Amino acid sequence: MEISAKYDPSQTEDKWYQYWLEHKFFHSEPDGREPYVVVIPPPNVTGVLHMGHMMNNTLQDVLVRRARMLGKNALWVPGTDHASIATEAKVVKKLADQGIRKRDLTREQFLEHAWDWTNEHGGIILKQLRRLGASCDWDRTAFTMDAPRSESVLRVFCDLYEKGYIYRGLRMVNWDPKAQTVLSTEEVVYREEQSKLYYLRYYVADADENPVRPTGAEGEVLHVDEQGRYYAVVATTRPETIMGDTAMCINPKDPKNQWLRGHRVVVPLVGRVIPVIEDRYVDIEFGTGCLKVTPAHDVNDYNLGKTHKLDSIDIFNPDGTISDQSPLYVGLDRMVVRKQISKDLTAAGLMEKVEDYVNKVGYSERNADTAVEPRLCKQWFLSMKHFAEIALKPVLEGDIKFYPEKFVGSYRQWLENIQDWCISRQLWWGHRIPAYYLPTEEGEEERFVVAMTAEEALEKAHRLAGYENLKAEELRHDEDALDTWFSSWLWPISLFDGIRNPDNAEIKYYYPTSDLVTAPDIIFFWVARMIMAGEEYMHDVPYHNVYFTGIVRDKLGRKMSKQLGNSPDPIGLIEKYGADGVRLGMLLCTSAGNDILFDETQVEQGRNFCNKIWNAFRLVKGWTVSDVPQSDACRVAVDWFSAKLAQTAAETHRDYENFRINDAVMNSYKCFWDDFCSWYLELVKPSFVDGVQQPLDRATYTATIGFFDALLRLLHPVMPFITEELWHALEDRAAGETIMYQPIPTDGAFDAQLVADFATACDVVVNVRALRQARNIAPKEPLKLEVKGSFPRAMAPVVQKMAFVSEILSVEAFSGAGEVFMVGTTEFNVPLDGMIDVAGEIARIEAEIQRFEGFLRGVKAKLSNEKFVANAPEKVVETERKKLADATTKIENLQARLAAFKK
RNA sequence: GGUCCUUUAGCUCAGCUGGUUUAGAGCGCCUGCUUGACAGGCAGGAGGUCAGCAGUUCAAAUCUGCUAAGGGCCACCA
Repeated sequence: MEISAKYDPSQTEDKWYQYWLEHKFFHSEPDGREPYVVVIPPPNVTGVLHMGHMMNNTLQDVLVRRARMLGKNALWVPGTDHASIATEAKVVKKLADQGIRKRDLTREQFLEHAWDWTNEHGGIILKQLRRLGASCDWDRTAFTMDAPRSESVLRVFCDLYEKGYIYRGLRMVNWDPKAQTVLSTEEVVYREEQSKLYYLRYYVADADENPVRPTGAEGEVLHVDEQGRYYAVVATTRPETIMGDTAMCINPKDPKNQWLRGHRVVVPLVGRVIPVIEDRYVDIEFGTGCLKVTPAHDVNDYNLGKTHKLDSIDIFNPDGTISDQSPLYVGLDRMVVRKQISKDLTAAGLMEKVEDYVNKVGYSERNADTAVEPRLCKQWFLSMKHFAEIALKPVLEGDIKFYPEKFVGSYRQWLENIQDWCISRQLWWGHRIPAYYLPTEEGEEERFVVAMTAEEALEKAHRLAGYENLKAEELRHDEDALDTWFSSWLWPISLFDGIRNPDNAEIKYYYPTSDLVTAPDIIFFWVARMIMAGEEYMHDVPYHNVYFTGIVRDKLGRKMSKQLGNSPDPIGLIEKYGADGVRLGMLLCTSAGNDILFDETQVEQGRNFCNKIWNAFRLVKGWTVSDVPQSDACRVAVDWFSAKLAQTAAETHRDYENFRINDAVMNSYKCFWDDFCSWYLELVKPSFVDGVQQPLDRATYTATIGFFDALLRLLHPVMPFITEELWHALEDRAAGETIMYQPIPTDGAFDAQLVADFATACDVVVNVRALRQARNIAPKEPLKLEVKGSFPRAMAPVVQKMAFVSEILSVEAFSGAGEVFMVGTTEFNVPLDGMIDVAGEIARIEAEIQRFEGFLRGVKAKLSNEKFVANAPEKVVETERKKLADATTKIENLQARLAAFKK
């Protein structure tokens, strides 16, 4: 059968993936083997695959496939995340496109739309992962909002409430006016922005709002206008919040503002009279040293407000427009008002000046175009002190290892300065908070019960004094949903039903999981919190190793983004280059924690490698075998390659164990391409005589098939499709067999001397080849080789075949003129009658001598240093002595040749 | 502001506990190659005072300090 000269992935990928699925090769059940478990970082249920997922999931698949081949019971659990904010936003937008407003829908109606959307778009990303070859146990596909996971979340909420870790509190929180929900501090990202610093006039007033005429003292800075009225100047980046001002604050130690002490000032435009308060919080150096205090809209101002018992005026509606609490601009958006009020202040003569200013503005991590607003509201919190303590220990003590280790530092820093976690969100798409409010009297503090169901809540309520006869409909279920991460943090436990059923066989077998592969940007959101949940509910770590990938960037180092259009379509790449090619290309440019600069040429390299493997297979399959005796070249080649393969297997095994995955991949890549193809196959390849290919002996053929088999196994975790295809094509396989469950080579024992001798022979070959090229001697013109000095004779067939050398003679002295080169201290001569460029040779030799003499000087300097000889370990001194002897020999050789030429 | 990291060939990066013939790889580049596997290939080659300075040491790309450039994370400076 004719085999195509090019590997065509489309002929193999789908076929084998179906085969794997049909035979349930990805499925795992607890058994007597050692488990190896990875849980997928669940992608957003309605998301689509991007390069980051490709990277991340390729790595996971490599780890899982390798574990399987090491004989472990490997399980990779897939699933998706409901991603409450992101998904709800998408649904809201889709409805808006249809002319439906969320607020016109009931919660139930909205959720119906959301589930429709989820069912329609959900899981596309998991389908895409199959194209990549991901060996997930699809039978176990989970969703953070499916029934078992949802129940687990509610149970944990109730439990943590019972334990006293969950509380409800009025706090200054981060409000996203677009999504109209609070966010946790972790969900706010700060961006530096070019903005303005506005200097506003706050006229000084007495109780009757009449102008005050203070007396200035030394160092005081008094502002006075044309009418002789005194005013203070306040610098602010947010003039639109002045309607919420309830005080002005100065530092009591600020000499230039002493004159304001005890006075009152008038809020510009608004006309409200507010007190001047004093607090050391105010930075004397900043602006004018006068701070406007808006307790409802700034965390620091809120704290000042508490200390100084100020009023708080909330001038914003939840959507970021001005509320009716403000006397001005009611209904306008805060950003519109900022522009307008600036004009109005200027027109009213209340704007002292405007300066350019760079400051940091918080945005929702999920929504880059709407600034987060600090807002005072009542929310649910998880008290974090206890969790920080239990999560820090395993990482510091090494029960969990981070790759790279540097992330331990930021992990620690975050935990040591942790804030309570705001876990409620004003969203419908998510796990509804299992709290039920009891009817209370006007002005009375809110009362609630926390329970798994409304029925249970009612029972609990009946046990409370005064609520014995409460009716079900009088209980008001909390409207809010939980933060998405409040379900993700249970993932390694809830996937095995460990919350509801802590003693079940699966959780006992699969927990703790083995390795986690994830991006460093969710170290706090997810990695840390899983450790907390694991310690709290399983009293054990959730995983032992965390491998942090970098961010995939383009080759210029820019983040991949839709706007830049620099993000390739992963499925398009797979179609163009094949999944194996894409996988290899990605892996070659990875190292833990470093960003990945993605370049399509890397994927091309992956594709080319597939082609190389494919063609090596074509070569081997094209051979005829007969009972001819094994040639010396073949025997040496087989012995050498089995050693080389063992060495590579040991090295890649070690690299994988240390999560040096790119090194492991590169090592196997080079073993196949350089060692196997360029040296081994070329060495054993039968020649053509009169256009007829000679047969190969059986021993070499069998060994070659064995090597090929081993190499395919070595490469399988990286390139699952082509290796499965060729493994089946290599030999007859029984029905239902797969390379997936063959052992991956890990052997360590090999003959190091043999490998070194072969390397010497290769060195000789390279020299002869270079000489041919330099002298324009055809590759097939046989040459003689003379050797003066030691040379591993067993390697003679290698040199003969690979360098096309007819004979290798050991000599005392070289015969006549020729080209001489050295490998180690051994000299080799290729006799070349009448082809020697004497002047050129002399120049070359002299340059060589100079180089070695320079080297020798360094070595001699070391050895003549008494301290070196006295202090350095004997082994090191010995090496230096050997260097000295070798270099001396080399120089002597060169000088002898030089003398011969000059004769 | 605090803290952590990075700087080695044109590019991306190894170099693990200081010592192994005066630094390695992949890609790119240059030169040569049309007939039995593969031009998505083969063979050969060029290219680096290891960011700078100072120190520790018998010995520094490797350890320490400072400087410079770049990056990450954290933090309430209006």
